Amino acid sequence: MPELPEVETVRRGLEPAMVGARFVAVEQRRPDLRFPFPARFPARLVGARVEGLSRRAKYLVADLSSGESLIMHLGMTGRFTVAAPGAGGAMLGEFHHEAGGLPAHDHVVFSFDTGARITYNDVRRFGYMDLVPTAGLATCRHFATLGLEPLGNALSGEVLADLFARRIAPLKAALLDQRLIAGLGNIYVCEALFRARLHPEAPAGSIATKTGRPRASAHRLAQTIRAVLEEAVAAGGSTLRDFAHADGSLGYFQHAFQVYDREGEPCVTPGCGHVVRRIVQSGRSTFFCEGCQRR
DNA sequence: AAGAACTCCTGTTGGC
DNA sequence: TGCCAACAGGAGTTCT
Repeated sequence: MPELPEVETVRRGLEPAMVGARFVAVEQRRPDLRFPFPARFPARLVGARVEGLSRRAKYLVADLSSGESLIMHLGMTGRFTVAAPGAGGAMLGEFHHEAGGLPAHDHVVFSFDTGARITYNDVRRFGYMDLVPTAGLATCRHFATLGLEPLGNALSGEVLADLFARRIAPLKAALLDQRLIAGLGNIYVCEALFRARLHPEAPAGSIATKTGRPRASAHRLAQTIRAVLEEAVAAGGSTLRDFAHADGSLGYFQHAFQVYDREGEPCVTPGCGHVVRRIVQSGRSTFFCEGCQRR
């Protein structure tokens, strides 16, 4: 589900309910998600106050008064729902119940001293949570290998050309590699490549000269990555199947897709005349226009 | 050592 | 209608 814009949208939805609040109960309903929960997970949270909620790439990070930070990754289907103080039991949209009466795939419930409750639901369980010392965040195993933030000031044509120089992997794969740029996923890579008029199968190194100097395409790509992410954040992310904000509302950037999930539809470029194609690159769908996107 | 394939898990969809 | 393969917003691990 969530790429950078969706995670940022979730962060903004959780912030008012979490920051300043103290955990009074944590219900952990299974021993693991993608990975085991950290040892004594509920006990290490209860009593701690949330000092701040930030985002790094596709991760949410809650800094706690205990000196630890709660790292949360949503995987493909992770989803948070906030029940405001006094909202009682049932939350909007919880229609699927297991025999035991608990909503299906609700794996973690945070309760706060404010009365707010936050529920983590994850059908496929590719998400995970961990606790690490706040002082060691940058070098923890989740963050140590992450590349640069695409919305930070660091992303430029020069930096991108430098990162991609001499790489023969396709542009699509290089952009998905979180060790280079951290936060892009399948949707926004497809959209950024279309806007930059670059072929997804072109070697990543082709946006740089042999000496590593950026070509014009490197500047275009850096600019379109930033633009597509900023627009998607402003739109509250994209809702394809089940992404929803913490308050249950939906993103609407999917209406702005120019190629993603539009196989067979006419290219949006006036006079182009091609249709959007779907190919598979390293097991994942790529959508692009052969007329507009050149190697 | 880079790059691609395989893997985790459940649910939905589209073709026959 | 049923059945089954393909696919889904991610990324760590394992191969070549």
